[in-house]
Amino acid sequence: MIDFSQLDFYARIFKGLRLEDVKDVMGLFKFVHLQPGEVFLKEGATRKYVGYIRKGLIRAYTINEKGDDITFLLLCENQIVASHDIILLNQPSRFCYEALEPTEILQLDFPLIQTILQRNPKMDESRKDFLHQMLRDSLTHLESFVLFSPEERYINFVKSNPDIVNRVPDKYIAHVLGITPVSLSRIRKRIAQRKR
Amino acid sequence: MIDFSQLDFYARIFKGLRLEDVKDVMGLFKFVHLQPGEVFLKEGATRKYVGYIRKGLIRAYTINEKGDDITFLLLCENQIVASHDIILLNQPSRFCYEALEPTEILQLDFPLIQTILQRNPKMDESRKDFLHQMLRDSLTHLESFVLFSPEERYINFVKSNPDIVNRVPDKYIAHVLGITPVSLSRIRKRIAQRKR
DNA sequence: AACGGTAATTATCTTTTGTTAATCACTCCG
DNA sequence: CGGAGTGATTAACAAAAGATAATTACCGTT
Repeated sequence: MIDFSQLDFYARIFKGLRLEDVKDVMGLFKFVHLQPGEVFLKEGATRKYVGYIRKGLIRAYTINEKGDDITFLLLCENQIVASHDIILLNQPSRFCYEALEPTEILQLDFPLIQTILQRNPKMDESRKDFLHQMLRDSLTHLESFVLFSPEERYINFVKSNPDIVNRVPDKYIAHVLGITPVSLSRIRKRIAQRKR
Repeated sequence: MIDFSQLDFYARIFKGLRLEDVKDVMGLFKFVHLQPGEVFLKEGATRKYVGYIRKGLIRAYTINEKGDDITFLLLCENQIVASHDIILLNQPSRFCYEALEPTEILQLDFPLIQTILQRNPKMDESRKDFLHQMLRDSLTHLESFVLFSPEERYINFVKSNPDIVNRVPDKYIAHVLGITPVSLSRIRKRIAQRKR
């Protein structure tokens, strides 16, 4: 029995993938289902897994030397979840990637599909697109730290991610913006007062 | 007359490039020499140039609505200089990329070499490496904003970029760290006092 | 309805940063 | 030698953020 929604999904991710390659490709991927609180990658992990979030929301966090839980990234639908420690820095992940919602991830073993990607020009194109997307997100985020104040960052964040704002606790958003939850609460208050 | 140092340079950048392809490839690239103050890309530019810095140092900056000159990035040897606005966001560059030292850049027209890159698996590998490098730098920088205080960011920056610190004015470094030059000066003073 | 757990807000105080302007240090150039 | 220009430091004040703790709000469970 063919799962059309799944086929459709592959077609969208790997634009131009030929029908005869679908069988090979599907065997290399795995759908992972996570409940809130379950983790995709835990701290210290070294396996080169890369995931594409089909549904749900992932929080990347670390516990710093003071013992505080600091959220580094919030990732949701159509975004790539991967440990940059493992993939880009060749070291155990300092971050833990946990689901905040029921989450469905297309998981792939990075070194395993490496050759397949290169053999398949169209798929390598998709890989390039994902890298571009991640670099774009990362630079835009970085830009906000250099160009804007915490308050401006929050306003921009709400504007750019209206959905996420209503899906996760403010305390996680605060750390992503580089401030404390207490400070974010004050910022929200200031904005609200100014609106009247 | 063959310029061996140039060949060597190409070989290093495009690992695995076949000798018979060198001729084609070299025609697509151009060495650009910039004096301090000269710009690689100016604000408003739309041409999809990508550069590989062989020697020198580039500062990416923008003038914000208050009229302040804000440095976003400092790029030097073996790094890629490209406008993420133009390449990743398909919009005119909001940033200006100027040389702070006599700088030598290998410039390529991105759309033009696109097909060559894809046809040449090994070169596409280099492209992937560069994207990884940029993503790595970007995420590491981003991380420092989420995990560390301005003072810690400065200490880390000096540790990771001892060379750059002595090559550019502090005021540029301050903005890259997301603070004002005045604040950086105070941070430096605090650190110096603590050392005694 | 009472309880426990968690998130958000508020309060208080300390520390740091932003802002603006003045001063100091240094270099280049006439 | 002197002056212009630039970058770094310092000063003084206002504004914002961090830290800690108390309070409030909300939710699901019993």
